[in-house]
Amino acid sequence: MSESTRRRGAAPTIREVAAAARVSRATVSRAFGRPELLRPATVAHVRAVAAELGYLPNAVARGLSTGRYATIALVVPDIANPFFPPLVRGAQQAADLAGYGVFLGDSDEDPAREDALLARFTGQVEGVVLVSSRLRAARVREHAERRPVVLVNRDLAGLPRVLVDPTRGMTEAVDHLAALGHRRIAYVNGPRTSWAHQQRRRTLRRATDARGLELVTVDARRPTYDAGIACVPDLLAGGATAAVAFDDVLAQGILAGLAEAGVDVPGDLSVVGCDDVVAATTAPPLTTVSAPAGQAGRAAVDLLLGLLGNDDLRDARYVVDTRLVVRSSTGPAGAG
Amino acid sequence: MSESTRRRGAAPTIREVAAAARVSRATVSRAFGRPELLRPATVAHVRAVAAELGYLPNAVARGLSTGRYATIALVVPDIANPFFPPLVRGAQQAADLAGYGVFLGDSDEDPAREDALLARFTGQVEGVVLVSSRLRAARVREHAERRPVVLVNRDLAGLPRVLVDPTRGMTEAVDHLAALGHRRIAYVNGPRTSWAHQQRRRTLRRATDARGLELVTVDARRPTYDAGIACVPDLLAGGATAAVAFDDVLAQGILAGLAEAGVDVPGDLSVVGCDDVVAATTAPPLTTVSAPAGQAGRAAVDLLLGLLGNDDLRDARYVVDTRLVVRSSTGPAGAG
DNA sequence: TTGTATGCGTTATCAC
DNA sequence: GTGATAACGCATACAA
Repeated sequence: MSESTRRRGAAPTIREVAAAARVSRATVSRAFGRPELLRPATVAHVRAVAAELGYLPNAVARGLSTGRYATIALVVPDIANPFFPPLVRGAQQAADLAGYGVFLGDSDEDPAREDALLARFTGQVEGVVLVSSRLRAARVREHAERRPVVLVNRDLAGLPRVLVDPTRGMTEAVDHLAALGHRRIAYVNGPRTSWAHQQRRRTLRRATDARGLELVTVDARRPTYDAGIACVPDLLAGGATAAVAFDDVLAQGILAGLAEAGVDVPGDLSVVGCDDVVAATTAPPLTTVSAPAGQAGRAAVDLLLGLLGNDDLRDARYVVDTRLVVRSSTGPAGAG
Repeated sequence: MSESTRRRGAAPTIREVAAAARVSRATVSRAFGRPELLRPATVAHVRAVAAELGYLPNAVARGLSTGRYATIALVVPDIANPFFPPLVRGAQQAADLAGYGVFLGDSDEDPAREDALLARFTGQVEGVVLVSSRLRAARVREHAERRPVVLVNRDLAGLPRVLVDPTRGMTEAVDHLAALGHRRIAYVNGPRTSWAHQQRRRTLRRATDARGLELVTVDARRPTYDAGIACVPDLLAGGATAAVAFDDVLAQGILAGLAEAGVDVPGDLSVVGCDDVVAATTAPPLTTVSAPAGQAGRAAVDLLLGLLGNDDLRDARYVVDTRLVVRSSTGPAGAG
């Protein structure tokens, strides 16, 4: 390779490979992108030279030229919330398998930051997976107009979406509690703008109504461990014998708060979580509604990639099911 | 705006804005990138037109032209391991603050996948934060030669790195256990190729030696909850009265395995974790060595961005300290 | 089968 | 201050 075409420090470009291999730049390009158009010997030669130079096609330049960036964005409200890492992992695996890179955005549960992240990613990614969006519907639709968007745990007609359906798991939970003799059940709220929260509450309402059980509501300010501890006085004041929490983290906080208050679980009060992300590790092990987050992440990316491949999936609705996992935080009513 | 220059469906380009605002492309570019070179009235005019058209500068084209992509890569072994989400969150925040986008890579603890991810990101990002790399040193250096790399929890001379130093926390743990009368302590291994593991074991060795305590080692195949449960028989066979686990997840599994085996904690055996990521939520609450993962993530990104800004930080070594958090999984030796 | 020329959307250089 | 124009690295019609 001649020093005239080889700049040191920088990564080699297609031009330098072309010079070294004594072919045109187009041939080098084809050797990587469309080898079937070239004579096998040419492909081999070019690739050998490229390898020796340490050449790798520049994804940015390729994207600019083709319009295919081979990247997607994944925006979540809070990566530190244990529901999301498995989902992110699933999404990342699916994207990786298809040769796509993943931009990660953490909105910190803040709609304005979510909006800003989405704007930043525009024009830099082929599409976005928007998880548990806190944006209002109209704004989500505006973003979806600019490029393909797949929603997770947000149900907007006309937009492809992956939904974790709490119906089965929640209904099983109510049956389980009813069978244990509970007549008055408390639901501890999640974020008001969360689709998951709304679904869970609604499902719970239906199931309790259908069985003639009472349902009371307790507020938690955020779905955090500390908020779970903090809501325990309200919970106890409600007079319920069983509590269903918006998610496992909240439930875990509730368990801690109850232990501190000297309330026995499940003797005095039964507790049910949701998501099954930490459930096996609590004390007592938490009865919870299990949700396959990894599967949801993979499904969302597959849906998005299908969308990019021109499949008509505009109104696709991929539903993943839930079920109750009974552990030791639930027991007979009034056993304490 | 004339329909001739306005293509529907696609995002507007600088060319269309220029036409609509009756200025040159260069002027539009300056209105966004270097407004101080323009008359304020021009800036305002161009920006108004751009806003009306919904124009946003294309980050990819800009990157190609300037060589500054405004993106970094963040590669972790397993996003589902609770040590990493806070780190990722911190890194993401710091990057976001500087206007950088973050590519996330999950290597699934597999060196080959880590290598492939790194290769993919090359030429697409300005630099990479490589967390708990499982790659051999030479390979890491090769990657670092191609573009700036900041290591987290890997100590390679000549490369900028952020290290969570277990010395203080681990030493405090040994002091704590010694004060409780423990003479024989078990360490439950982490991944052999993990720098964190090596450091923790070494520190533990030094501290126990210095105090004339015995140290035995127990193998766990992976730092997982299940592996923690599985290693309990070995742990019990070792005859130690206290166990220090590589990390909290492992410790949590050990707690579960011990409970199942009818071993009282801390009555029969004391358990210490590491990282303090789930520690407050275990039963009993886990005594652990706390590590500020979020701070490490932020520091790594700041270091990387400094590197890109030409600061001479090639051999920087940013150390974050640990300390022991005493909860309820440790108690007097032989109290059971 | 391979080479030539052009464009992707932007910024930078150099005029004016 | 602002405009024309050449890169940036690659892919792809079109030619040969």
